[in-house]
Amino acid sequence: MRIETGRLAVRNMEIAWVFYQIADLLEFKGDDFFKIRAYRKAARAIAGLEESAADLYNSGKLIEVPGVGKNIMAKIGELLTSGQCQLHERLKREVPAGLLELMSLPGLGPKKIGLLHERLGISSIAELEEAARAKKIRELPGMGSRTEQEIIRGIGRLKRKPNQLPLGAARELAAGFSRYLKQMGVDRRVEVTGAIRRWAPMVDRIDLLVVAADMQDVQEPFALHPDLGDVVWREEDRFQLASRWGVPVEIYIVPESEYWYALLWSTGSPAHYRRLQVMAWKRGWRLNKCGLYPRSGGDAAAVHSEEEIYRLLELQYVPPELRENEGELSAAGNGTLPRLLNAGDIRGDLHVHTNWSDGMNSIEEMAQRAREKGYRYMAITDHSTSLKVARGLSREKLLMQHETIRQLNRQWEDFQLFTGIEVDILTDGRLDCPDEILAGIDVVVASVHTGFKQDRATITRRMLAAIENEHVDIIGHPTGRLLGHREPYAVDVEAIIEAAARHKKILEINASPDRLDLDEFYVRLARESGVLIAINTDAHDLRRLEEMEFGISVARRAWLEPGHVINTYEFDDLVRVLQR
DNA sequence: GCCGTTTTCGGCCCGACTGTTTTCAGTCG
Repeated sequence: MRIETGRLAVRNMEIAWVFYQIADLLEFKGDDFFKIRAYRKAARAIAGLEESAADLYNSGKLIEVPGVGKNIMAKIGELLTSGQCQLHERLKREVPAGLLELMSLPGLGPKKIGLLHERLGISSIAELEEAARAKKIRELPGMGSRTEQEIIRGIGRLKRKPNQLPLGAARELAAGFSRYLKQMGVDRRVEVTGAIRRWAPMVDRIDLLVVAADMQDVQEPFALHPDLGDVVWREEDRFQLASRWGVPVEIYIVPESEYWYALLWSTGSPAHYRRLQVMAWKRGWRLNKCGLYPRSGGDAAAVHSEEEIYRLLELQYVPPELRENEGELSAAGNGTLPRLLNAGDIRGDLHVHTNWSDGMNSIEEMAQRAREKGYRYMAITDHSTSLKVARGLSREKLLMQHETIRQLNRQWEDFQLFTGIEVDILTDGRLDCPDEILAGIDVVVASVHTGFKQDRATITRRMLAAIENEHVDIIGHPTGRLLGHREPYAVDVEAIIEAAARHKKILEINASPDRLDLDEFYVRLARESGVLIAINTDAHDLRRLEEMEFGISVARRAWLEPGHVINTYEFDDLVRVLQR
């Protein structure tokens, strides 16, 4: 059967989401480990596809995707035709709603939640909290007062966490809304603005600016969007809608003549904008979201870009990423804003995975894509032995891989692969690869993947030991945070930065929008301390090589110039830095 | 569930940590 791929087509992300949920539900039911893993693998594969799953299904190529077999293929077919999958629906019926939600609490897995449900009838977070506070949980086998305390603490953290979305998800949704508006016939200028336009790592609202004469033209199509709910409030020129993602969507409607002023205003940040208003006042203007007016009276200045507004105010143009009132307006007044790096400056990626460990694509495919992106070099850094979950490479396989890379390098004149490794910093601070092997590797990224709960002193000591190893080049995702999912491990980042400066080590900005690690604050500290940065995607498939832009945004928000970032360097200069 | 230069069945998955315990089950990455 041919699947129509129109406006209502099921998107790859939705298929992936269903498979992740099937995996969770099966896990909950204690189903076969390998089956569960197969669903997770399929979910990752679908999420990582560059083409629409529906198109691949139609052309019969879906079955060629690794991880997709006959069964998964049939379920994708079901989803594409009916929007549902029987197995998924059945599992949802069998597992009481609310139990999966409990899985988000640390320390609670299927077994314990099952026990809580069976013995205490708990099927929601509220019921769990009540039971914990009534000291009922400690009465169950295998659970004690510490479990109880941990549950109460976990629920507390969950409640304190405001509704926020990681930047990557927010950008995807916002882009979807823009496309949707255009598909719905709103053939107008639509701009994603607010915190997303400033590339803030977490956003609590999706802001869209639409040029339209009449608010009705815009509000009606949005009311039909499947992800959007009720109008939270509306004013003359804007309205806010609830979304199923927990963060509201706010839409501003402006006439064409006010577009640039509205864009400046809605981009914010509020603190930047207020400061800008004060500066405008001092220079004889009155600035608001409708225009820039001479204080002496008269019409708003007609402008055709944001740049023009800043120019009228005798300021350098301030890119959205810098508009956080962190001194950018003084710098813009003095003409001393940094020459921020941009995508065109990036010459390579120094941390990527392949199907030799837990990546989805071959070395050749990753290299080919890097070349298509115009990169000059890339380091293949698969996991080291001990990280079994990621199929870490044995010594022998690692050496084989490096031989393969050397062979591949012979075919290119304009591109070079570096041999590499993402070596685990073990719980005692040793590296998961002997020095004599590390010595022969071009790019050594050292990262923490275990012992996240160790205390601050221990983790810091581990990482310092890695920094002191002469063969280590880059410290990968230095704080281990997963935005919205996992807090950074307790590490003294200042001490890491100081040590990196002393030992001339590179710190990574991990560009994965799930991580953005180091964050911009520490990147600034690193820059102040003279520590060089590498912006790496840590890509596990071709698609995620495109996430470089998120890392670049962190660097820009931290005021970095190309000279601060080693993967903007020419090949020879980079080699010199790696060898120092 | 998927997969196959070990090919249609049998392998794929592992160690550390934690909180509860006297010998380990459950969770996590």
